[in-house]
Formats: sequence, C-alpha cells, structure tokens
Amino acid sequence: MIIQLDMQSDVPIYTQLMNQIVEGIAGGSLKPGEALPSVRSLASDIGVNLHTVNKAYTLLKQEGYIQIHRQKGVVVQPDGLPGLTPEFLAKQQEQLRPVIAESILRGMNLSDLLEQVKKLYEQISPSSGKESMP
Amino acid sequence: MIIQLDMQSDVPIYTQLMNQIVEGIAGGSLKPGEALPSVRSLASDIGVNLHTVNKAYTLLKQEGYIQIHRQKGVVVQPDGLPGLTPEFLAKQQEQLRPVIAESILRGMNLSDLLEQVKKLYEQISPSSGKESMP
Amino acid sequence: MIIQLDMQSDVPIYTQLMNQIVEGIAGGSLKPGEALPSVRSLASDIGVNLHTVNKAYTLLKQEGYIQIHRQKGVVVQPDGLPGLTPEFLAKQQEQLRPVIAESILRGMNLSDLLEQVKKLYEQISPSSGKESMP
Amino acid sequence: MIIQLDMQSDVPIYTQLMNQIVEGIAGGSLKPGEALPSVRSLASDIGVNLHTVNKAYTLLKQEGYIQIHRQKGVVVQPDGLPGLTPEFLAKQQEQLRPVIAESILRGMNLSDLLEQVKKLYEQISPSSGKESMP
DNA sequence: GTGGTCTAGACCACT
DNA sequence: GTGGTCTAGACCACG
Repeated sequence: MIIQLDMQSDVPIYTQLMNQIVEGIAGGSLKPGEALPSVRSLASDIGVNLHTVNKAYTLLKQEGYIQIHRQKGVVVQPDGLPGLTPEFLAKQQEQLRPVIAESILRGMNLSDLLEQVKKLYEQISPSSGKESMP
Repeated sequence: MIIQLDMQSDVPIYTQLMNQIVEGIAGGSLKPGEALPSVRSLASDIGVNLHTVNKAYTLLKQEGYIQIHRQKGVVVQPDGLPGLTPEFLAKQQEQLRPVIAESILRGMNLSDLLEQVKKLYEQISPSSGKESMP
Repeated sequence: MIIQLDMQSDVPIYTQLMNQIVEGIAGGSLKPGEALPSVRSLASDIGVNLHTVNKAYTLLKQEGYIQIHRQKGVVVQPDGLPGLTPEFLAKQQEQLRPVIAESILRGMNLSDLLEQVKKLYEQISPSSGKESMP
Repeated sequence: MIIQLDMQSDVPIYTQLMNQIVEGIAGGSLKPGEALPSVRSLASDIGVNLHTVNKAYTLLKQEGYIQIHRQKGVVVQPDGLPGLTPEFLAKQQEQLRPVIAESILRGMNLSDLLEQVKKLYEQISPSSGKESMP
C-alpha cells in the first residue's frame, strides 16, 4: 500500500495517515486480518517520526478499524468492522454539513452534488475496480 | 441570525463561525447585501475574543462570501457570490473523500449515503427550509 | 488538589495521574465545572513531562470525565458524568476478577473482602468524610 | 484446565496466564499438589512463546502459589498456600482503590458494588458461597 | 524487533 | 498563555 502525505497541508500528518489507511480498508486494498507495517518501519518509510505513526494507529484502534495484536503486530480489524452506529452517523453529518452548505452557497445543484458523491464513492469502493470474485 | 458555538468541539471557533455564516447565506436567512454585526458586537454577543470574529470575517472575505467596508461595516457579498471554481471543487473533493471512505468502510450503501446528502442539502437549502424570519 | 506519584511504580505515570484525578472527582474535592491546572503548569508542578500530563488528560477526556474547553482550559465534566454503562461494568468486572480470585486463593472470607471494599468506598466517597458530620 | 487468552488485550499474556491459573487454584479446579503442564507443552498448547509461560510460572512461584521442581515438573503449592499477609492486603488495596473510585464517580451505590463483588466471589469460589458464615 | 512509555525541546494555531 | 502537533532520542516490557 502506498501512502501519500502532503507535508504542507494544514491537515495533521497523523490524520492524513488515518485517512489513507481508512481509504485502503474501504477500497479493499487492505483486507481484514492483513498486517500493517510496524510503527517504526512505516515511520521510516514515509519519513515521519514514530510517534506520529503511533498516534494514527492508536486512534484507528480506538475507532475499531485495526487491532494491535501482541503477536502479529498491527492488523486490520479481522472480527468485523464497526457498522453504522448512531455516533458515526452524527459525526458524518457534522462533517458533511459545512461542505454541503458551501456547495449550496456556490450554486451547486443537488443532482450535481449527488453525482460528485457517487463518483467519489465508486472511485474508492472496491466493487468498481478489478476485484470481481468468481 | 442565531449563532450556536460548541466550546468543547475540536473545531476551532472561527471555523464554526464561518460555517454558521456560510450556512446562513446558503439557507437564505442571510441575503446578499444584508449587513452582518460588527466584529465588536458579534464578539460580545457570542462571548468570544475579537480576534476570533475578526479571523472568521477575514477568511470569509478572502473566499469572497462577504465584503468588509470601513464605514458601512460587514455585508454579505452583494456583487454575486463566487461560483463553482475548479479550486472549490478540488477542495470539496478533499473534504468529501475521507468522509465517504469511512462511510464505505462502515458498510454504508451508496443509495443510503446519497439519501443522507440529499436530506442535508434540502435541510440547509432555502427552497425546502421555511423562512419564518421577519 | 494534591497529586502523589510513585516514580518507582510499574504503573505508568499517566495512569497514576488519571487515578488520582478520578479519585479527586469521586471524592468531591474536584467538582464538576471546576478547572484543572493547565497541562504545562501541572507538568512542572509534579515534575513530569507535559506529554505525560497531556496523555492523562486526553484519556480522561475520552472517558468523558473532563472537558477540554477552548476558553476555560481543562475542566471537570460539568454536563453530567458518565453513568454505569454496560461497557464500564464489563471493564470493572475484568479488573475486579483477578483481585477477587487471588483473595480467595489466599483464604479471605467473603465478608472480610466486602468489608475491605466498603472501607475503601467510604474512605474515597465524599459523604463519609468532611462534608456531612454524623 | 482450559486457558483463554486475549491476544488483543492490553494485559500482558503472562499476566493473563497468571490470572487464569490463580483463578483455577482459587476455584478448586487446580488442587494443591496437582501437576501443571510443563513450560514447553503449555507454550505449544496455547501457542505462545516459551519465555512467556516461563515468566508466568516464575512469578507464580515467587508469590508462593506453585512449586517448580527440576524433575517432578510444576505443581500447585502443596505445602499450604500463602495467607493474608500485610503485603498482599496492601497490594490488594492498591488494586481495588482505582476501581472503586471510578465506580463512585459513575454513581454506583455501595450496595450495588458489594453485590458485584459478592457475585464474582461466588462465581469464582468452589463452595458456591455457603461456607464461612458463623 | 515490537509496541509502550517518558523526556526534551520546538513550532504553530487558537483565543 | 493555552492546547495541538511534530521531532529526536531513549529505555523498558513483551514475546
């Protein structure tokens, strides 16, 4: 899995890292049970401090997206990923709301907006790509 | 216009302020040319620092959503709001992408996601929302 | 509030800190809404690194015991402390179980054990001590 | 005796092992003089490192709960288990204190807490709680 | 070699 | 001056 960070961004590095990993899991390139690189190796790979990677991993663990396994190291959650909890839906709304408001302000149609969302969804989702299982 | 701030949120106050004003404009409760409270009065109204309000106003002006005149005070952009520039669409994607990725990870359908977006759009948009304000 | 740390203990400093603060809240010496010292001042007071204090505060915030307020700094949760959630009861059992098992192994009576628990409860609890005189 | 380990837990494996064995002795499923599996066989049975089992056994021996003979292997302490030493009671208090404090903070009654402790005691204890009532 | 913890020192964003 | 983030380097517990 390739990690791309923007060191100039105002988005914290550990957040970018989390986003990339979440996207990897959502997109199927990281499968449940699969091992992630160790804190140290990932840190040196992408050229950041190990604490930064550690923070990303710790938060992902708290959200239930990965496990920190005593023997296998860090792995993508194998015991079923968290579902659509009310907390998540609330958080999702809070994140969506300002983006949608600004889109409306700029005169974007509902259908155009939905089209954008659909495009991104299919772009990230694994069912769009190459993984059609027999 | 009522401003609701969450002092415990991890979202900076000036950002919350911007979001609320943007939503006000998008929803039609703030109309182009309409005056906004002065930095001083708004700051004392909602109990935050002058600098905080100032920062929000300055950034909104930079985005072209409001105008700041030394004499007339602060008004919602009367000369046509900015449209769907490529820069905005790029920013929008960057904001949408992690939210959508996480929604996929949690097993949300595309149609359910679109439904959420539609719901929020109509909730914010003036055409469905009712303006019972004088 | 007096913080007592044992630097030789195998219990991490940030955990000791959390325990002391929890005990302070439970015992009534820290009241909801009351301000806690800033990360930096507490760190220098007790002679540890600010990151250590920060970790304790962050975890206490995640548990809902304190708030990190943008204006007031760090305060004891004023909006009602978390109650007896199933998660807490499960965690409590996992913590209690080995202690009780070892007590049984060492031949402690149930009544003696309950007496110990009662003694500690009343020792920590505010209603036992200085606030209500018999 | 069945050993159940949680590889994702933040509790070290050797500690989990110790807890399980202590609980086994306390509950009567492991009787004084009874043989425990060798380090090697237990390690391979539960799929952990030799060092891990060894550490658990060594610590249990230090506490006086088991004996390790070069020839006869590992046996549950046959010469009388350690009693309620002052050291143990002190350790017990240190373990109990934060749990009780957090329970108080969450608004748990003393009677409910005692009920929990009693429930766990009787659950672990072999005599099912009809023994030492004078 | 792994993650966990702690320290020291630095810059920045926010208020 | 506050908390948030990041870096660098170190030691330890664990397996």
